[in-house]
Amino acid sequence: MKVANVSQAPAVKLHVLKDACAQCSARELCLPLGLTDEELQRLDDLVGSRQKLKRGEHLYRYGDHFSAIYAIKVGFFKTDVITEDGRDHVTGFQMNGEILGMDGISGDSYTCNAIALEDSEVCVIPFADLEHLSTTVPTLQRHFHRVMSREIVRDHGIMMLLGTLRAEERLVAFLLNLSQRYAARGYSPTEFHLRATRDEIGSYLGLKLETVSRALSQLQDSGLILVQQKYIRITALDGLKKMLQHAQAC
Amino acid sequence: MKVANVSQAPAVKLHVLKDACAQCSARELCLPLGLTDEELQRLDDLVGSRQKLKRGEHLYRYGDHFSAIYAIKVGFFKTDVITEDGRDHVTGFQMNGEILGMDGISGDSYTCNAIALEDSEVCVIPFADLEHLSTTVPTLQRHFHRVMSREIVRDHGIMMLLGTLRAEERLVAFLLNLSQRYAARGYSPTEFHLRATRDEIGSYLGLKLETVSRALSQLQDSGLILVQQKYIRITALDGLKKMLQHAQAC
DNA sequence: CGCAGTTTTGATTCATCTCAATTTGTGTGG
DNA sequence: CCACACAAATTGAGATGAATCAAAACTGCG
Repeated sequence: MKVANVSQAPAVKLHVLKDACAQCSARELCLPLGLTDEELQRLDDLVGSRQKLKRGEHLYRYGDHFSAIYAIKVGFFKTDVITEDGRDHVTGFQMNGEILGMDGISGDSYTCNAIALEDSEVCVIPFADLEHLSTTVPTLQRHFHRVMSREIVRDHGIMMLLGTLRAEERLVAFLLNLSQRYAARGYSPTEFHLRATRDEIGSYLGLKLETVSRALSQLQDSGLILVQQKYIRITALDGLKKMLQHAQAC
Repeated sequence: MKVANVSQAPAVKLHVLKDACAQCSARELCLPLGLTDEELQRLDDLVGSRQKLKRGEHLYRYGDHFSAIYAIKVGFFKTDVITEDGRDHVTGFQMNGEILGMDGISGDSYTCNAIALEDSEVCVIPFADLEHLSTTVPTLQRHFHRVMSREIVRDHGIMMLLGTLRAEERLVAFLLNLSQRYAARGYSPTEFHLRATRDEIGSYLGLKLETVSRALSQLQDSGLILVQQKYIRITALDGLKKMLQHAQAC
């Protein structure tokens, strides 16, 4: 069931513009980085619509026809892939200012599911338009390439994590990554709510949910963090970082 | 009438053109897919040079300034990332017709090492030129985006593998992947040489080299494959595929 | 031919999974 | 607003798959 809560219409453009790219709080993290006002304006025009999603709703599903990428304005998503035999694996968590849907470019259909983990809003960026516009706005083209490349680099980091770290270390890496991303958005780097369940985190980290729970308890017992369900408070950021430095060194 | 008239090309170009994109055996897999002859010619001009590497040599290293991506003409590579404390992790194996270096786009320097596992040759594609050319050749732009996207999708597959499969299943997935890629290049899908050591394969799959060796032996004992050091012969392709279907189902 | 690096194989240990029971939290409807 | 049902999280005990440690066999190269 695809949600089509799409704000639309040329006639309504004016008030749409009001919270469009030019003023979006995510603009430093999203596509438009470094554009001139005029270029930004053209990007505004490009972004066809906004779309709101309630918690649990799919932004797109595996196999859906690809025609757009999405910039998250507000909210939190997960992407996962599912195999024939029903196993699934979370490939990432995305937050505001990040781009979703680039997996769909290669085969004209999405290769994973994107699901909102809280009420969210995204900008719909028709991909054909983006490609077209980027032929005349070099800055945009370059930035888009960087965004895609960053996704590749990030995935390499996760592969590394999955391939070489032990359970507790994976959790630490995960928490530090969230911390850093929240910090980049002006939120507290030491205090946040996990939007994902233990099961989803486990899937992402290649662990069972019980192992995630145990690892969190261990970190709490070590005095590094404070856990209250989904609420996390990092009480020793340096301590966490040290855990990754010395990982496996011993 | 595939190749642009050679007699029109500048004198120096002649010998370069001979093994350039227009006639490269990798052209279907590389960037130029679907270009017109004239566009292909312009891509030929774009590819600044070829570069040969002996086994064990680095194509680029972590931290090197990024200015080009590379199309593998012949050979076999691995990419790996290394952490401060010395652990390393193989993030991929690349063969002819595939692109290396896209990890460098995001930060203007490469984020991993690319190392030839056999004597190899690559085409150097200056990235600024590629971006520039792709503004006037939409087919090229689109194809490049597909190539990057495919890399992302592939990485998701590996994350899935690392997160959900057991040792033997990972090996099977790895062998099937190689098989399929060799098949796509017109080589035998059931008979090939591993270019990587057990240690490198293990790093890629998140396993220790002993485990890789054991898993290979097990698969051989099951009559699915034949192993002689680096030489692999798949004797029951369907059997291997079934192993992945039923993975974890039981 | 011999040496170094690679691979195979075995015995043991250890981390994570699995199974299971309990607690805590959340949302719904009376 | 409370009670109930259901989902999520914690914790424990035992099973298991992969890591580790160790030794032997094989390969290729000088």
